[in-house]
This record gives sequence, structure tokens and C-alpha cells, in this order.
Amino acid sequence: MLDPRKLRLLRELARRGTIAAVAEAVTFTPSAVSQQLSALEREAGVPLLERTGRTVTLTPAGRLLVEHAQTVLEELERASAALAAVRGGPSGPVRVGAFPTAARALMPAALAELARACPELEPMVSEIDPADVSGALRAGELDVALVHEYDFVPAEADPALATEPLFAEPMYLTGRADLAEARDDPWITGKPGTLCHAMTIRACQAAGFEPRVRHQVDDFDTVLAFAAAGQGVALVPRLAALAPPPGVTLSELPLSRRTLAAFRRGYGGHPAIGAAVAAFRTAITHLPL
Amino acid sequence: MLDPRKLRLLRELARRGTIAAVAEAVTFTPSAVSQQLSALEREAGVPLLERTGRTVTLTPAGRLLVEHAQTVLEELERASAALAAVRGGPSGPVRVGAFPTAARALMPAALAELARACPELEPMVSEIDPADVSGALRAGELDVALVHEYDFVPAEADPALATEPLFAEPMYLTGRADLAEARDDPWITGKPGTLCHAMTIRACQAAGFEPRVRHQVDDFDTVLAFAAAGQGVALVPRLAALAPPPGVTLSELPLSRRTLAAFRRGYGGHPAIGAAVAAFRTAITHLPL
DNA sequence: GGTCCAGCATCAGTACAGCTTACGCTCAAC
DNA sequence: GTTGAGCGTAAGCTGTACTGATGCTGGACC
Repeated sequence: MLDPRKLRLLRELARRGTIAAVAEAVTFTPSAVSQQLSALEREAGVPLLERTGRTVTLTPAGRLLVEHAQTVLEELERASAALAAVRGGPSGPVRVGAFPTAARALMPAALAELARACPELEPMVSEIDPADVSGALRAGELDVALVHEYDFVPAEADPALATEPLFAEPMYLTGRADLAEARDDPWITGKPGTLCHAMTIRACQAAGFEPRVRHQVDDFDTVLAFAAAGQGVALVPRLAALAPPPGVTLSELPLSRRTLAAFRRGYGGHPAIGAAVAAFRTAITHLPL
Repeated sequence: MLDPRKLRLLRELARRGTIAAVAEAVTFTPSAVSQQLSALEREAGVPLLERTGRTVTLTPAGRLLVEHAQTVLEELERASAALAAVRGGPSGPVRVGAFPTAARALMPAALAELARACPELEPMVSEIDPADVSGALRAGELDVALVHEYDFVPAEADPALATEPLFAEPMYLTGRADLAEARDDPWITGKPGTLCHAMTIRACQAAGFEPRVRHQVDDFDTVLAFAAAGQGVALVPRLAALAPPPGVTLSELPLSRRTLAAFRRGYGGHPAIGAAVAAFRTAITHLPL
């Protein structure tokens, strides 16, 4: 019988590309991962990995097995979720990931609501960059996470993950009435590789110009402070612009940011996930949107 | 992570009812099964078994988990089958179960065809009573089996097993032109509990009478010999009546017996199963039906 | 060309999981 | 009361799966 623990390693390898990365994700040594994958190959009777120099790639048979591993692992998780549902009310630790804005604006109210509704639940919140959420969920480091997507920058579609929309908020432009006016202004964006960065660039491109980026700052409070200091214009979501510093004018744009809850697909039926998402929703109703 | 080996034991328990029976089916000691199930319960966090005196029954949570176990195990088997398909042509041992009539009439030609088409395959045939086929397939003692069903006696519907129809043959009545004429005759049936027995009883009931059973014999050659000796009438399928003894007349009835190939559901894609079923079909074309 | 480093494999050693064996308990049948 | 079937627990052994150390390969950089 194929061992799902080994299948999990294979799936991670398909995702991460190197044995070392898999080892780090599951907190094993690379040696252990290498041995387990070799054993899996032996059991499978087919080469699953191709060793070329100091790198490994999956063979077609390996990719095929990854597909099956996917469904097996999902189904196992579904079984766990069903058991947890039977076990009674949600209880035990739930690891929650949240991007910084949400951690600040939404989490306190959500945690209070969660403590009220499910006192047995022990939520553990980690701030996490949305770009890392997918990997952390898959690796089992997180159980549920808040992520967001912008117009022009959809959330990563991962077959192993499911999402549930929570709310949408409009985007604001600082200093100017619309994007066209800001065509020649200096811009303040997030750091390259972040969603905020991509969002700003793409929105400007859609408006017909390439933004001249002067500052690269991730924290929206800092962004607004820079804007107040006349350092440039920026796009900020409603939640980050509830109390703009004096001297900063905000114009609502026909752009939005959507916040979603993400979790492993098979885990959706888990009562802890349901309770957490419900608490998010309750907290949202208290949000000044 | 839930261990599929333990899930398998739970599934077997749901089917067989006692730990001792599970142990026998998987060739463990009852102690090992007990320990494994206890461990599974501990991991699940919910009571799965209810111990009442010297017997165990599944709790609702246990039954729920069995459902999931079913799909997990099926999916694992599907993965194995996919690997076997990649591995190239069918090879290795295939355990084939067949009821006595089929073993005699069909198997020689089917094995010859299989040896021609897939020389790497090592079929191992066991005669087996159709009533035991389901359990043997589930326990992994057989990979594919020939079973049959009669009008009025459909094949057992097991969610873990899939079937594929192979051929149908008419039933014959010995001595008389139709069932109504045989209303008051003594009858020769299979032994109680067999499909043949049930088939005869139900067919007579459908014709409006209760057969008077005199002899209980499973082997159709013996049945025909009894009929030739004037000991009564009987229903026999075409395959068993190819060379009736002198003095036995046969009348075709509007009843049929269907022969099917059965295998574990997840195993259907396995090339060895496909090759075996194909060989059965080829052998059937040589059958004087 | 030599050096360094990243990445994987192999080997030896160890810890733990899972099996068997042996034994005790409970309950039903006789 | 005795017997036997059925399950659980304790003790012991084996094999699996991990870590840590070592060696090999190939690319980058000087």
C-alpha cells in the first residue's frame, strides 16, 4: 500500500522543486526526504524522479502520481475534518495567518468573537506575507489564512486550496481625483514582488501609463505619511485609509480589493475553519466600511 | 495524519463484525488488530468502537469514518493501478477467482489467451463459491473474480466492488416444457444458501408454486445425472448443459444467468484487470453459446 | 584551472512504531 | 461450575524511519 506520508513529500517536491526545500517545509533533514522518496520510487516500481546533476525533476510518472497523491491527501483531510466535526464543538489550536492590515483592523474583533462563540478554540495568529500563504497552508503550518486580491491581480489559483470571499473594499488615490491626473507624479508602491506593487503598476498600465516609482514601502500608514509629506501619490485600500493624516486627500476609484479566507481544500468541513470564518464575518460587520 | 492501514482494519471490522474475523482476514493476531484500532481511536479523538461484553460494535462516528476510509482506500488503489499502468505491460501475479462452472468451461481458454496476450502476467486461479467472492476481493485475497447473477437473484451490491458484465446464457428446464408442467414434480436444487438454490425457489415462486425439493446438489453434471435417473426436474444454465446425458430433454426458459467480472472499485484501471477481462471476453467468443 | 558552495546520495546509528506471544478478564452456552 | 469465544494489556522483538556525518557532482566566481 502506498504511504500517504511519502506521497505528501512527493507532492511538496512537485511544488517546491528541490529536496532541500521539501525538507525545510516539513522540518526533516534532506537526507530523510531523499530516503523516503527513494523508498516511494522502489514501491512504485517506476522512476518518479530524474536526477540530473545536482537537481531533481519529476518524471511523467511522478507527475501522474502527484495528481493521485493530491486527491488521497485531500480525502484524508476530509476524514479528519469529519472526525473533528463529530468530536463536538470546535476545539484545540487553529493556526491563523493574516496579512498586516487585516491583523490590525480585523483580527482583534474576530478573536474576541471567536473566544465568545467557541471558548474551546485556541486561535494562534501569525502575520504572514500573502505571497507565502499558499506554501504555509499546504505545508500545514497554517490552517486558515486571510488573503486578498486586487483587480488586475487575482489570488493565486492553487488546486489544493479553497477560498471563501469575505468582503470587498474600494481603493483610494491620494492627492489626485483620478489616475489620469497622477500620470506624471512620483509614485509610492509596495516592494517589488508584493501584491501592492503589482496592483499599482497594473492599475496605472490599465490607465495608459507607466508609473514613475520613487518610494517602495509596504506599510500603508507609512505610505500615507509619505503622501502627506508630498513625496508622491499612492493607491491605498479603504481599511488602510480610515484615518488619513492631515493634508492627505483621498479619491475613491472604481477599483476594489477583495479579502478572502483560504484553507486547504479537504479542510473546509472542519468546524474550526467554519467558526473562524464566521468570526471573520461577524468582525467585518463592525468594520467601518 | 490518519493511517490508511488502520483505516483498512476499521473498514474490515465494519464488514466482518469481530476483531478476530478481521485479524484472520489480514493474517494478523487479534491482539494486533485491537491495538491498531485503539490507536486509531486515540488519534481520532472520538470513540469509534463500543465494547459491550465480549463484542464490539461501531459507533456512529466509527461508521462515518468507515465511509471516508472507503474512499481513501479506493483512491490509494487507483493510484497503484495508475502506476501499474505506467510500469508498462501487465505483469506479475493476478489472483483470479472463479465459480466451478466457469473454471471448467471458460478458464482454460481464457488462461491460454492471457498467456498469449500478456506473457508477463502470472494468473493464479482459485475455485471459489460466489458467496465468498465479495469478502475475498475486499480482503485482497483475489484481484478479479467471475461471479454470476440470475433473474430474481441479483449480484450482491457492494460499494467497494465494481462489476463488468461478460455474457448471458439462457436457463433450461429438464424433463418438462415449462415451469407450470413441473409444478408437482420433485425438484433438484443447489444446497441452501447458494445462488442456484435461491434461483430455483424464486423462479418457481414467480411461476406461482412452491417447489417440492427432493435433492440438494451443487454440481450441475450430477444434477443432470439425477435428472436422467428420473429423480426430478431442475433448472440448469446453458454452459452446464452442453452435453446432457441420454434421456434428459431440455427446454429453454425465458430466464437467464449473467456472468460478470468483479474487482475492487479502485482497481478497475489496473492493466492486469483489463487484460484478464479482455481474455475472458475472447474466451467467451469460443464458447458454444 | 582551482576553489567554493549548493544539492543530493549513502552509510551508520538510534528511537519508535507495530507486531507476536503470553496472560487475564468477561460473558454466554451447556 | 466449567468451557470456550472474544477482547484487552504487558513484555519483548523486529523493522522502519529518522538524524548526523561523509562523499560526490556540477555550476559560479575569481
